[in-house]
Amino acid sequence: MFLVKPFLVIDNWLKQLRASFMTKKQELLQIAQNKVREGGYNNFSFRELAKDVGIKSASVHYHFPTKADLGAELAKQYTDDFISALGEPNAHLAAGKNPVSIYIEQFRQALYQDKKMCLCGLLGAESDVLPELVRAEIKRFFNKNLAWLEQAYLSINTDDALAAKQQAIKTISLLEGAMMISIAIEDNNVFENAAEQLLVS
Amino acid sequence: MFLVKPFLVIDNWLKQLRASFMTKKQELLQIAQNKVREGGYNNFSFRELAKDVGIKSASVHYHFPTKADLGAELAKQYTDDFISALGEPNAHLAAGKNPVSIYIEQFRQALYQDKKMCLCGLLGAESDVLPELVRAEIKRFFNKNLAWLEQAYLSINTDDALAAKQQAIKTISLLEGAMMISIAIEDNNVFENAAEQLLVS
DNA sequence: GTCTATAATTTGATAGAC
DNA sequence: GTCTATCAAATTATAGAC
Repeated sequence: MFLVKPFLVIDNWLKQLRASFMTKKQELLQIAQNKVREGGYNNFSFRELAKDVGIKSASVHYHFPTKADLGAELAKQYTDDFISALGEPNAHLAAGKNPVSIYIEQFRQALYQDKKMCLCGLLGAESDVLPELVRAEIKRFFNKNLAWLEQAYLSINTDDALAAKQQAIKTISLLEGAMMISIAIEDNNVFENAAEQLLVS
Repeated sequence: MFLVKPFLVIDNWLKQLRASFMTKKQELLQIAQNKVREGGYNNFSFRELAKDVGIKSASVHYHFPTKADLGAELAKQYTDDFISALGEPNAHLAAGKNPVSIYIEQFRQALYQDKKMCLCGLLGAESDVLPELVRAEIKRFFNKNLAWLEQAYLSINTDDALAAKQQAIKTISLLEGAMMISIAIEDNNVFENAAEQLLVS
């Protein structure tokens, strides 16, 4: 039996490992994140999530009253984690590292490790049809990112606040776009190529 | 009655005008395009489309056997129209115009006139969960666009084929990303700012 | 927190008449 | 080409028991 379905065994083992470190709510958010990053807001249902963590869909509503609530918490957590993982631009500079490289690396990991789109990138594109709660969190993601990059460029490049703002816009736009196209044509060279150009200019 | 519901009157007038110039199939594709560009592949149903053009959903299946068929034709038509509207890079150059400016203008119109995301940008981001037929068309969109831009940069800038390829990647990535973020944070200045930086470098 | 049961709606798709 | 009628499945959400 062990030799017949090894993948299932490993899968269950991973599932149990995850379960032992996360609350049910966190598990639900984790699974939802993967699904949304693959196919957008409509690419998950309460029933699917429930099945994946081993409960019933009615129980999911205990943790998240509506789908909009789940979506908003999803985007909020993604934003907080993303910004938190970036650290402080000045700290990187003090450690002799280019904060822009750090920023690029964050995107690279999302694309290579998770092999998925940026959650807020995908949701941002379909912003028009999302519940207001979710849309607000997406906006926060981009404003936070722009502020971080602006500070990064101010610290390394120039005292020109306008130029820093422009560089911030260029950097995040290029990375989100390149990520999207890399996924679309299944060629990560697009991302690498775009990233490279951010560091030479 | 005319004064009570003027919007409905205008709406019906527009609907009839459109109907007189388009086949039912074209009408369906047009409406589907708008819905997909707002919220992705799952943001339209056969019933919705049918209602909007005044037929029944069963009749939509006459024009498009499955949703995947409709999606594929949608992406194909979008790609063909987009590339066709671009014209030839060399022709623009011969007319004293920068082909890259022409390219940017195409994106600007999509964002300003339609106030919607690029169809293939949005679908590209959710590529992983799309039917194979649709995914193939999305790939074609980006490969066609990269080829156009590559030729454009070769004609104006350099004889270095590698450099032209890099510039092409940078341009389309930046425009798609900036478009997405402009929609997400509801501020077209992001797009304008990004576009500006494509022409100064 | 999780369950059963269920409501109300929507979805993609088909069969067959006109 | 378009219709009626219908299906099987999926969706978000709620009520109430344990």
